[in-house]
Amino acid sequence: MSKPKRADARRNEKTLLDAAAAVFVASGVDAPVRDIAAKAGVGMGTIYRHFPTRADLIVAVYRHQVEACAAAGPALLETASSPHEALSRWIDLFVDFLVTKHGLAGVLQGDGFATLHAYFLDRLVPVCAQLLEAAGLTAKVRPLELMRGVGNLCIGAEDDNPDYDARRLVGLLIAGLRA
Amino acid sequence: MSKPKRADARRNEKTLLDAAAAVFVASGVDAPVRDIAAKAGVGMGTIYRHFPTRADLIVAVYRHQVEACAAAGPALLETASSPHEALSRWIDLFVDFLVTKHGLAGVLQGDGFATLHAYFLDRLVPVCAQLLEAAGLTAKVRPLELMRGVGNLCIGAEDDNPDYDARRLVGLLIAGLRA
DNA sequence: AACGATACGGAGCATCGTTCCGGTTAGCAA
DNA sequence: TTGCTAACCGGAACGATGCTCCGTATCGTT
Repeated sequence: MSKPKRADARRNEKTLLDAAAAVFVASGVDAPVRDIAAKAGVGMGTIYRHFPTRADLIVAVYRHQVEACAAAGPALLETASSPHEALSRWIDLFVDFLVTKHGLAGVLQGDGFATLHAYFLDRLVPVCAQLLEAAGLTAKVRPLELMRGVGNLCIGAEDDNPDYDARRLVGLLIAGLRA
Repeated sequence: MSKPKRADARRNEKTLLDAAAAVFVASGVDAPVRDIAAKAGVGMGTIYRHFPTRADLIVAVYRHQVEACAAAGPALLETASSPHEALSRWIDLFVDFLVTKHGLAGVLQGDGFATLHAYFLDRLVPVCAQLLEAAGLTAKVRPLELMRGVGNLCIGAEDDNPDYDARRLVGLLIAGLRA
């Protein structure tokens, strides 16, 4: 179906992905597109041809980790001691993912809303739904709502920020889910 | 101490405040500064002389409401049936404030971090601390942490958005505070 | 080797926040 | 009333950023 790309195109795509990952770690996901292009040693046009929008680039960079998180849901449901435990552990995984990427949470409901949500959430919400179902908590929150709430709580949590521990707050939120 | 301003300056300041309030309601707090200047019928220079930074303008526009919220804390502690109740009610007030201003919550931890935090949080955190103290919850969260968490949960809550009810999530967070 | 399809680079456009400065005016003193 | 000056005003201009466009270079096939 998909036409095979030219060799230089394939090479550049990988180069860009690597450069983007590096820049995201160094300067956060808000890093100027120009910086990424420079780091990769390519022009602006190249970056936008491969990733039509900043959101597409972010999605591509983190796709693997999102997949892993999605896959962990059903797995936890099997191995954890209870559905509640599974949900709690899964949320922890999600929080870890967000907190370790500078500003990823912040960008998750900013402008790139459309594409980022379309992927991140569409991929993870069903998993969340399954876990909530198993825990019998569907009446308390809708899956999307919970995901967005957790995502929001992770904003500004720079992992080493002593003034704001997103994990603790998310823990309280989950705790509130059982009252 | 402060020198009396010129008549035109005082007039423009009020004009700007009104225009800003109107534009914020219509287009959210992220509205371009140019729009506000245009609405007020003044130039860019004027706006920046009165309010050195966008954050200063926002603070000025919402100062009254923040003061009211701060004042409500001690009052609730007197009238509510319990310290927990007082805390819960006060948080509701704070959430209402944020949710009814398009995007205010979102801007509260973006870039204007410095000035906005310096005012909004410095003003409200002590009140929150007092309420937490009265409720005996100081071991569960630090006041600043709770405020930021609640603020974050309000991001993207457009008051009429059926997919995201910030009030419910904040409710769960507070509920989790008693487990 | 030649040629058409595809990709590349980076100048260019539009939008924002913010700064700067020449022209204007309020408020006061003579 | 008339000047004078400090304070104020307007908006052009600057730097940063996201994104588009198109002439040029390169690939892969004939």
